[in-house]
Amino acid sequence: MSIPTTTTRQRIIAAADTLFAERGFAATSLRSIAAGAGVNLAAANYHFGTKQGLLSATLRARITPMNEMRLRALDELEARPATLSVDKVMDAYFLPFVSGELDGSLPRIIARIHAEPEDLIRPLLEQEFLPVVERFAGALHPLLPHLDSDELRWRLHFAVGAMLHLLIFPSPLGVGAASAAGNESEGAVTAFSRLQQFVVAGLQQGRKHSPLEQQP
Amino acid sequence: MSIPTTTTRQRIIAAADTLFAERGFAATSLRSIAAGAGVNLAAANYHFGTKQGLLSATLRARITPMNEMRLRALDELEARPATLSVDKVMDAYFLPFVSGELDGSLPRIIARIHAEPEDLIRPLLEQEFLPVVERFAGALHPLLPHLDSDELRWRLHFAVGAMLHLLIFPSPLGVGAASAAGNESEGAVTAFSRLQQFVVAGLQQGRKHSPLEQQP
DNA sequence: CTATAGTTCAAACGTTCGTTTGAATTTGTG
DNA sequence: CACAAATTCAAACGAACGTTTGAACTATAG
Repeated sequence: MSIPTTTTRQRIIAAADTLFAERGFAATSLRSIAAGAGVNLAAANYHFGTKQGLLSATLRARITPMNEMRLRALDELEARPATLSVDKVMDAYFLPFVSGELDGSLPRIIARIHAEPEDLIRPLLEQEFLPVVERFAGALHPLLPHLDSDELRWRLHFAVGAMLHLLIFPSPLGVGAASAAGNESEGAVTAFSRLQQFVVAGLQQGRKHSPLEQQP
Repeated sequence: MSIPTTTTRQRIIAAADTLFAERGFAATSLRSIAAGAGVNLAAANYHFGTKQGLLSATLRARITPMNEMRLRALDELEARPATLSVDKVMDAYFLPFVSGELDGSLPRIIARIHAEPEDLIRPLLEQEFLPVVERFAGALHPLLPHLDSDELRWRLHFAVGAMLHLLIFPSPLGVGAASAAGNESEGAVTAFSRLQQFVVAGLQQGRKHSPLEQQP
């Protein structure tokens, strides 16, 4: 009892990201976080300074391992260059959400921060994700030689958007929830398989971008 | 002075959706809305009952015209069946964001509501968007006969996600903002042109979905 | 004009918020 | 053990929140 299995810091972060994911940043009070973590209200300010500081710490605690998993998967792919493909690279990017290894509230946390007011979150977003995007763009570029650097990044942008939307809405409007009854994570796996095929087709599409002119 | 050009109701909605778009629902106070609209604080509660009621009214006031514009554009396309194509149908879906006709805060409003807590927004979302998705799915189905109904809706789901992401982030990480200096809306037009090509490729992709098996 | 319904207003209600305080307690170190 | 640093705690702070109230004002209709 004198040494709990988790530190106060960790328990606050765990409660915080669950609640941030559920209700958003502004709608989550420090009191509800403290209650959820089973700690005193003042502990949040003691360990993280302000509510904003807690948000930053919470996001980093979730995003960093996620992106490390992605980069590790990409490293392993590139160790066998003969088997490299756009499919596999995108699988590496989607991996954190189908492996089941990470925290369950990760999808919604990731999706939600992309909708928070820019000033709060944009710097952190750029700092955490830009290196990853650059790394994946570098891996995809030899596989998609017909795309210039900007076009590739635009298409990755769209691919990420499709992924984030899937994270918030696990099934489309008008389509019933999970496939096999009860098994929710299997539904997620096939959904990400569909997503992968969709974005790979978009990435590979051959026509060059020509503004103000639709193909006839 | 006795007859203002806009009613109190309209001024409140105008101020509300600007602020909701900028800061989100929970982070926007009725006081800041009243101040922005130049009306008394109590007017919001008088006209809309609660803050939640104001949110619903605000969203409907923006979403309904947007979706009517989409359906009108699709109607006009279908009046000339010979020229129907997946490209043109998706153009009709993206139209509200490239035509410049609607309110400037529309993109962010649309994008943000998709990240709000489900209980608040999901019913309204389904009520407003499901008929539109069904209509567009119906138009696309003859053009994509190799897709069954579910697969088509999944792919539309991803297309919408890519679009929403573009609405929040007008340019990808690592790519400078607008193309031609100053002209921001031209940048939006070419961005949506890129988006259209991306999602059309994803929609048209020919392989059937086969779970747990990547193509060799 | 008078009566009535609709609307605006300043003020206040009780609640909840993020943060601070200072004392109590626990932990680490010699 | 004794001392110091780190951490936890109950309590309180002022500020801001959504909502309500009742009077003042405006428009409409008989």
